[in-house]
Amino acid sequence: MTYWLMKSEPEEFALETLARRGARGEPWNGVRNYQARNFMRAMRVGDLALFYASNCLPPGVDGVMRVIREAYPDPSAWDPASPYADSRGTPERPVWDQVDVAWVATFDRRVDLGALRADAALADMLILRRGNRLSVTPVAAAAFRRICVLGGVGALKLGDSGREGAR
DNA sequence: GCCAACGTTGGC
DNA sequence: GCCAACGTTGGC
Repeated sequence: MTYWLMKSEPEEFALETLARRGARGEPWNGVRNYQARNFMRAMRVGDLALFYASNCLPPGVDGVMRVIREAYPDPSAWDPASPYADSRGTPERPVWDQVDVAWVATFDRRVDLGALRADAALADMLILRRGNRLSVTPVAAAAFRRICVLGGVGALKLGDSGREGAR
């Protein structure tokens, strides 16, 4: 299993909204960066991802999601009404992908950027690199677990939260 | 709102 | 293929 971090502006889409979707989950659409897209293509059903709230005060990790459907074309790319419309992608030749994610856990409180930076065990996180702007990044297993602990969600609770993804 | 850092575009 | 200009991201 691989662990991930995915950014969202909570005014656009908050973890709370994902929680209300329940098992149906939600497509993670609008990714328009090749590197981020390629990370999404590497995601497998059952992978866990941190939900990172960006462009808000304070930015930070709100909880955990699970990948419930692997990468498939993102139709918002060829929807002229979508803010993510991008002429590079067409239904015949899709360029951009989305995955479906479902809510797993919401932290007791947001693990904010300051807390992430203050923790030596997290120093290698891509998100903490200067100038980092990637909206989808892999996260080391140890860092993932550490952030869950900081958020008050232990491994047990994660394991209990739903069908554990086969691997 | 500012601005540094980055990815993308497009002229050459 | 270089690289300057531009648009976007996202913390502050």
